[in-house]
Amino acid sequence: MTRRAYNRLSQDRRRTDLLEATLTCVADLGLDRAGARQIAERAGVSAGLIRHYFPSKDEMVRAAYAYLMGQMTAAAEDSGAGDALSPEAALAEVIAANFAPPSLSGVKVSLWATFVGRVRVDPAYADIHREGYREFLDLLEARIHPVLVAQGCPADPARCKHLAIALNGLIDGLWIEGSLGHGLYDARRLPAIALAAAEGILRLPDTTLTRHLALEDERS
Amino acid sequence: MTRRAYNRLSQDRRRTDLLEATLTCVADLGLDRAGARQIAERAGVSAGLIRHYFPSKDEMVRAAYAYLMGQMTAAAEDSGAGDALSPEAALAEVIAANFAPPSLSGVKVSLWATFVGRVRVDPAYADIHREGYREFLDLLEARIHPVLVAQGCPADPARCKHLAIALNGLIDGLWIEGSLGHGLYDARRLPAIALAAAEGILRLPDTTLTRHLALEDERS
DNA sequence: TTCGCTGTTGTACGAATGTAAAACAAATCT
DNA sequence: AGATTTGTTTTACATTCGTACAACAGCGAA
Repeated sequence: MTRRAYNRLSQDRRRTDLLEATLTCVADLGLDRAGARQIAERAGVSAGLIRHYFPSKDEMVRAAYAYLMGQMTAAAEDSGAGDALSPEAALAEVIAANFAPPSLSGVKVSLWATFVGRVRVDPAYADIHREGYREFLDLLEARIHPVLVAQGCPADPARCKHLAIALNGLIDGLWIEGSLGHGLYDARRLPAIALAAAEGILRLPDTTLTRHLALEDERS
Repeated sequence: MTRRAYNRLSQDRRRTDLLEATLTCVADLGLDRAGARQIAERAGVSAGLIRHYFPSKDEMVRAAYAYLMGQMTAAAEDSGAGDALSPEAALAEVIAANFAPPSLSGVKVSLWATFVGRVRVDPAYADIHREGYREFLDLLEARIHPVLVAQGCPADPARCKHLAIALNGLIDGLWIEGSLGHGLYDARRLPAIALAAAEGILRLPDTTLTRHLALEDERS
C-alpha cells in the first residue's frame, strides 16, 4: 500500500490547524465523541501526529480552550478601542459587540459551555477560565469608570468593581441565551436590551448608551 | 463464582437512582468519562441494568438533563411564592435565591454548562433547555409586573418581557461565575450586587429590592 | 548528489466503551 | 408449595479509544 502524500508545514501553522480542528470537532460532536482520529482527519493529518505536537490528547484539548479564550479576549479588547470615541460610545461598543457576529455565535457558546463544564474538575481549565474572566472584568471596569466621572456619578473603585461584576453577568447571560438561538425572541433586539439594562445598572440617564446603537448600524 | 446479592427496588426509585448517579458522574468526570459502568457502580447496580430502564446510555443522559432542569425550575418556582409577601419582596427573593445554596452550586453549574454544550448539536437538549429557559422567563415576568405597577412605572407587556430577558441574563451570568467560585471576589456579595443591578435595570428607586436582603438573612 | 534530520504516516496493541443476550434470583401469583 | 414473571447480574462481543513505535518522506546542509 502506498503512503499518503503530505507537505510539511511550519510548526505554528500545524499547531493552530490542530487546535482549530479540535475546536470544530468539540463543537460539532461534543467532548466525548471528539476523538483523536476525527480531529486529525479534520486537520488533514494522520492521528499519530498529534503526539508529535502535544504530550497527550487531553493536553491538546486544554490548549484548544486556551487558544479559544485568547481569541475571544483579544476580540473584546479590540472593540471600542479604535478611534477617539466618547467614553459612552466606547462602553456601548464593548457591550454591543457581544451581540453581533462573530461574538454572537452558537459555535462559540457551545465550546465555551463545554469547557466551563470541566472547570470544576480540572484545575487547568479553571485557570484558563479565571484568567479570561478577570481580563474581561478589568476591561469593563476600565470602560465604566470614565463614563461615571463624565456623567458625574459616584465612581469609587468599590462601586466600579461591583458594577463591572454585574455588567459582566448581564453580558454573559444574554450572550449565552442569545447565541443558542432558542427562538423565544428576536436576537436582533439583544443589543438594545443589553444597552438599556446597562444604563439602568450604571444608573445613567436614558439613551446615554442606547443612542450609540444607530451609529453602529450605519457604520456596518 | 457466586452472584452478587441484590434487592429489587421500585421502578421509579431505581430510575431516579440511575439518573442521579448519572448527574454525579457527569459532574465529577465530565461527559466523556462518565461511562455506563461507572454510572452503574455509583448507583449500586450492574451495568447491564441500564438497558432495562433506558433504550440507550445517551437517552439516559438526556433524561438526566431533563431531571436536573425539572428540579431547578421547580425550586425557582417555589422561591418567593410562600406567604403573602409584597411584590417587591417576592421578586427580591426569586432573584436572591439563585445566589445561595442549593442553587449556588459548583456541581449544578458544571452540569448545566456540560449539557448546554450539547444544545446546538442535539435537538433533544435544545428542547429541554428552551423549556427551562421559557419557564424561568415567564416566572420573572410574572414577578416583575406587579412591582412595576406598585411603583407606578410603565408596565406594558413588551417592556416587561424585555426586562425579564435582561434580568434573566443578569441572574444567569452572575450565577455561573459565582458558582464556579474562581475566587476573584467574595461570593457572599453576589445577592447585594444582583439586587442592586436589578433595581437599576427595572429603574426602581434605590433600596426597593435591596432592603429585603436583611430579612432573608434573619429568616435563615 | 548524498547525508542527516525530523515532520509525518501507518500499524499495532491494550484498555475501555456501549450493547446484546443468556443465566439467574427475588418477588408475585395460583 | 410450585409456577410465573421480571428485575438484576453476568458474560461475551464488536467497536473505538489513546497511545507507542517503526517505517517513511520531504527538506536543508555538506
